[in-house]
Amino acid sequence: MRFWLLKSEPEVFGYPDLERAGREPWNGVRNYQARNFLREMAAGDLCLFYHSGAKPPGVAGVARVVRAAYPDNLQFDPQSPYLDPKATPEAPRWSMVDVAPVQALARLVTLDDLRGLPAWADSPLLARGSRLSVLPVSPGQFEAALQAAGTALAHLPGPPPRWPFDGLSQGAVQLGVYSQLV
DNA sequence: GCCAACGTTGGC
DNA sequence: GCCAACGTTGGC
Repeated sequence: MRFWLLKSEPEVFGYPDLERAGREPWNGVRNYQARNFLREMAAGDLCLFYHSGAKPPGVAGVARVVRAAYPDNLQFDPQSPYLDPKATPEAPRWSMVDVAPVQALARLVTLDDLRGLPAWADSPLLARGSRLSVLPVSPGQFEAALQAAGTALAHLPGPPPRWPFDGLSQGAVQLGVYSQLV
């Protein structure tokens, strides 16, 4: 299992919107590096749902990938600002995954909070001028973000976790940071 | 293939 | 609202 961070402007689509929707295609990504990360995602991967352009910006919740990458519908939609005239159904250019809500964080983990976490020091998210909207997160970064929020993932299905597991620390396993993919 | 111009992102 | 950083476009 891998971990990711997805950016979204909460005024457009925030974590509460994902909870209401129950499931959402993560479409409209039009950056090749971000697209390539989408294509690396597997069902079951967990994502930090990051609110960008917010006051303050930060991680608001955890989402799960429920469908691996497939062609982004909006690239073919003449009514969409995400239309790509060079894309065809035979040769799609852009991809999306489906995500579902897992749990809201007990409190927002702000950008400033992340800057204070040693595990996050080398994240592209914190790099000056970084605009990447989909980026990988290490198990240690994921765990540190959850701990900063004081959130335990209580509702993940699956068998009891075994230690060591998925690169997470024993503390994270006790918090319930695991997936059904054993 | 270079690079200036432009549009967008996103924190502040 | 500002502006730095970045990606893309398009002329040459």
